[in-house]
Amino acid sequence: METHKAKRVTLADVAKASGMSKAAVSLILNNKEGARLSAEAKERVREVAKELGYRPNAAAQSLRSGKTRTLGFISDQVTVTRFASEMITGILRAAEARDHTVLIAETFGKPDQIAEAITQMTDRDVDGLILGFMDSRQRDLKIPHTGLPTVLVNGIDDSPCTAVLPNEWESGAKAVQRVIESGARSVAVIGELANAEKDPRTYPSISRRFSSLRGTLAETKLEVLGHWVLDDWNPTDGYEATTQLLAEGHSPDAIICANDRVAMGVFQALAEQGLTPGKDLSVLSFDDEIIASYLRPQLSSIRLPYEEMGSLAVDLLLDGNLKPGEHQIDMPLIERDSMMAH
Amino acid sequence: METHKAKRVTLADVAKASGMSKAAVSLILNNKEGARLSAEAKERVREVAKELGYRPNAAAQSLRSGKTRTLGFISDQVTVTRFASEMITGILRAAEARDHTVLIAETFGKPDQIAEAITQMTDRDVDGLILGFMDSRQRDLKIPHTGLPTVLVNGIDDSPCTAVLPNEWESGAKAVQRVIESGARSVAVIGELANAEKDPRTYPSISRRFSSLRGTLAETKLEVLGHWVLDDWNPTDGYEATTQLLAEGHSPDAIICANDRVAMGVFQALAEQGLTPGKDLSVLSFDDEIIASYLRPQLSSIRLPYEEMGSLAVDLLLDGNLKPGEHQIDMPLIERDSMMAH
DNA sequence: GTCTTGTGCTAAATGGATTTAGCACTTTCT
DNA sequence: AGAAAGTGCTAAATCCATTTAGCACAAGAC
Repeated sequence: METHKAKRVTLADVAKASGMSKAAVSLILNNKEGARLSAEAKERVREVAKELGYRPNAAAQSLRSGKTRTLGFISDQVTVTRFASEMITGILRAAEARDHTVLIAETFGKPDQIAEAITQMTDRDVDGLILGFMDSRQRDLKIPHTGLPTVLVNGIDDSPCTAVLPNEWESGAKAVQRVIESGARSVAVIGELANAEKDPRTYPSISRRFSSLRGTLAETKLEVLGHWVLDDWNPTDGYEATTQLLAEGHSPDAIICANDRVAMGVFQALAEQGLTPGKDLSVLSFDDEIIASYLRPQLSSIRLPYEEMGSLAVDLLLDGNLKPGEHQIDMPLIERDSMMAH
Repeated sequence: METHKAKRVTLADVAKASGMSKAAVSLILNNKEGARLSAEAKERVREVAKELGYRPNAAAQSLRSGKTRTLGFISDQVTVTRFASEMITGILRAAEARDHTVLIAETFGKPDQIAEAITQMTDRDVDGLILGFMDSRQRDLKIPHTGLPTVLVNGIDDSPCTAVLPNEWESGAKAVQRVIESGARSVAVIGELANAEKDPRTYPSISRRFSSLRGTLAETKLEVLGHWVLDDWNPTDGYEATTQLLAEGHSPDAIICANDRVAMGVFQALAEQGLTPGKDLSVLSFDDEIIASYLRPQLSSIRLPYEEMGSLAVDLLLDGNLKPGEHQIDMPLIERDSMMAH
């Protein structure tokens, strides 16, 4: 079946085999409305094209049209969390649905590599650019101005641009709401970052999460037993904060954790005191990383909707819907077993 | 500074501005050895090119050369684990070092989408293809035969092909060796998959890990207290197996876990019995997922070297080093706190 | 002074698809 | 019958970089 020299079938081949001109074949295969061609010719050409397995040469098409049907995705770190993966998934899903492919590059966490990555993308003439930031502490994006349609995901910039962000304003309110529904009267909040509020541009997601939490909490009758500011959000931090909280004699009905890693440490500390989340008290967290479902009991968490954010970015790009501004995506509460039923 | 209509600078523009022909400019900018051109002309052209910010049009280059300097990466699931992310990182690092970009596609776990993804890639005329399998249970790859240079990562196929795999033969031996060094006299193994050995093609990595473990163990004086076959490798499975093991009155000096998720469950069960890994007994695991460092104490684990695997795949592809066969990459033991010192 | 060799450079072809202008022919209108 | 309108199709230009064949001139050889 294989020909000796595997040469690709071109438009010219189809033209020759069907006895038509290249122009006619192109017109037909692209379903051009204006073209006047006989039904018979159309059928024949389509048949021959299929038979020969004709596929247009993408390079030739882009050269002519200036379009590549390719989107560029640049991320600051693909490695560490589930987030980048989910964002890629969302991007891939949306792009595929609209017959586009995705070129990726990464800055490996070094801000000065953004320019280099963007050059790669403009060299390949992508039709649009998605800049994804996993590390919400990134500052000074220094996004070089390209003429390209660009969407920022999970980041903001000084220059006016289109951005997709999780709806953190709502997430804090949602958490408090759920805590109240659990019947709690007292609550501890573990994990606010020390400098988040000072520099909201650097921590857009985080600072909103806590502004919202704090604001909503103030309007309720809940007793706030502790509001722990941490330098970092690792299990150890959650463990130590909780251990100290309990050692001070507090016994909150609910604990709200900054993220799932903190929650993991909280679980460990609670376990040491014989306390079981979902039975003796409620624990609620943010992010919904994979570990949320690994914990025992499984952790209820307000999810960072990275996949949806990726998809939306693609849609905005391809719809040319790029007015500067923010698009916020709802953060769903994933119910598991760490909240009291009430 | 910006021109009104942002039109890209072409070779012709550089030629006109420098008073040379397109041919000369091309020759100069590509450092063609054979070309006889005055040093003065070379300098002038390069200067003008830089000044104008000339960047070659990739589409035109590929059209002419048939090369795209682009690699395709198709993965079966990017979402779930850290593995795909690390593989992408490895691929990106190696590709960037050799001035290539990477196009990604995903099958979303559906094997029949491989063909579609490959079509996307051949349409874009990638220079090589990397097929990455995260889900080691994938069977019946049904890789359509393309003329493209292809490397399989973490998967094997019936047809002869170039594959990159973790060195699981060695990993089992390494684990046993480490357990012996910890001074253990008895060991439990938790987590062999029920059907792995029956279908090594479906579980290449896994079946080797356990063949090796079992073989090495048989040659030692270690007492094997339990060898738990599980249907799945989640924390719950590890928890239940361990609880049962202890309930039966065993008290192993060491536990080898199939992966880190199992180890997490093992930790939970041990904690309930007041047993601390690294102090009362040794726990060793495989994969080195992110949770390994979240556990308390931190888990020692034999790492799946996905980043290196990705890099190697790129190098093989670009070196044209594609003899059918397997390339195995060493799995390093990441020492943390869960093993006894001896 | 012709012949060779060398030097510096360019015209033109090439790759594959798209699109515009327009040719040749038939049908309809007056 | 002659003009106008309609139908089916194609030639050629275009996008941009690369590469081959070869032109025009200068310097050295005999």
